[in-house]
Amino acid sequence: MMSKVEAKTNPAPEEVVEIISRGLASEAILTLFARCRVHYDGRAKSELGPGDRVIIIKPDGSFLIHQKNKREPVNWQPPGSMVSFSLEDGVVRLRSVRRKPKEILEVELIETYLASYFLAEDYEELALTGSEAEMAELIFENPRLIEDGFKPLFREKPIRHGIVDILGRDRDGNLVVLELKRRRADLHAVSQLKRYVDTLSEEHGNVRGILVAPSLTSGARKLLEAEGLEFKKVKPPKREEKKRGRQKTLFD
Amino acid sequence: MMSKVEAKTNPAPEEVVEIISRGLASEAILTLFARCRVHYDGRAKSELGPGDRVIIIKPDGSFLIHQKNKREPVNWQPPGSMVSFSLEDGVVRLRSVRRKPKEILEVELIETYLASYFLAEDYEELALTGSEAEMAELIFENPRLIEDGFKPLFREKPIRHGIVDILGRDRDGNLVVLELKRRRADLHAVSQLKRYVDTLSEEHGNVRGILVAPSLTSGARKLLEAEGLEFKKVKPPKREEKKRGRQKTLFD
DNA sequence: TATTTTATATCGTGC
DNA sequence: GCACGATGTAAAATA
Repeated sequence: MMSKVEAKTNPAPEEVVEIISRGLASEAILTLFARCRVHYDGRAKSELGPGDRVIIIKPDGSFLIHQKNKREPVNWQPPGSMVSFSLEDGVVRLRSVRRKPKEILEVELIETYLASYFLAEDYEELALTGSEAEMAELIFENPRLIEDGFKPLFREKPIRHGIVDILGRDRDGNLVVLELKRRRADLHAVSQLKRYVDTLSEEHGNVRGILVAPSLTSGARKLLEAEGLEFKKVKPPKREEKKRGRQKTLFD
Repeated sequence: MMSKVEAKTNPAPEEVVEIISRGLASEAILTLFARCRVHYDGRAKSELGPGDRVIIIKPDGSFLIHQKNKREPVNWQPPGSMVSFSLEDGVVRLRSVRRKPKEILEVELIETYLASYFLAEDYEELALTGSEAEMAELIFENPRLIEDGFKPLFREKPIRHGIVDILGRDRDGNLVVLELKRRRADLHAVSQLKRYVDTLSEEHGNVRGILVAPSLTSGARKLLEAEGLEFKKVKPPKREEKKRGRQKTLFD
């Protein structure tokens, strides 16, 4: 039986290949510390010269190459990519291919400082609160947060050019479009709202547009006023009872 | 002198703390394989129950918690965050704090399968080609790609509501706004272009708007036509001589 | 599969 | 620090 974790420091190329091979076969998370070169070609194309990086290959095909700074991997491949490897003249090469769009990632391991795998067991999903979806729920529960007499009618309503967050009517029966943003709203948010209002105005008279967000950028406020649109300050709620990620059980 | 890499499998809590301590002190990349719980509160709020994850803490404060699937970390903290740790009753806790916006990430290590650090040396930056910036260069070099007689005048030109990618004139002297997209353009891109055209139309007559991209979504094409805007097919070039990331040298 | 939109988006640039 | 827009954005929801 395989152990849950295996790690070899300063492994020989043959040992690197051995650990990669066992890790891939067993649906483990592979982690390498290595000096390497990276070549990528696909939607764009990049080269990365020799340096020390952390390489992670997940059982779903996700492939991450991390430098010592930043939250983002310097190179990567998304889930569903197919990984392979080779050992020639003492050099280990990793190759990950994504089918559509066609993208290839190649890593040349110059020197490997650590090769490891981790048979991770994880049945929990993230339970997150404070999302835009929860803002929408809040407004449906308490429409007065927008204004007295506001009646929400549709959520995620497709119209000709796009999908409206919330569509409703005000106390005078006017159609009202709400565009929700969980964070400070910018010019893009205003343009989006205007697109919805313009589209609906073609078939309905006097359509109001309200941007619902915790705050506005200076430019967004200017454009909003210039376009005759409105703003209502609402913060995304952090619920006590978090929306739970679906919990997988042994009986799934 | 510290070694470049250190890794201990199934370490005792005291050994975990020892490695974390040395790793943080030496600007190393810390990597843990552990069964853990995670709590996050900041722009949003989340809980993650017990499970096996890969935890990476970088010298710039970036903090990543990866499950066995997906390209994205399930929880994280961006660069600049401050990390601390504690050992109480045999339980190791990690805490990362971001100042603005105020965000706190806490990890409770239930069981640690591997604790490691990696003194990564890396002086290379990614050299990437095929970006929108290179599309813009291409158009300035060869304006006929847009149309005969097109004269590009400004790049990244601030106007009242936003920043135009390329502003120029056609052979008849009409103002022309180009909005560039390196990939298939969507509704959002059309709205952006329309905002620029609307803004400039207030002060200039007959402003043309051209969306420049390798392709359009069906919805984008419909909206573009409805708004009287134009499309020109251009793919981002992959240059032979890549734009090189600034190379740091010993003499920087 | 294609489209649309959100995101604890992150990141870079300019003011 | 804020504002603005790109990203090999990724991921989710939907048709």
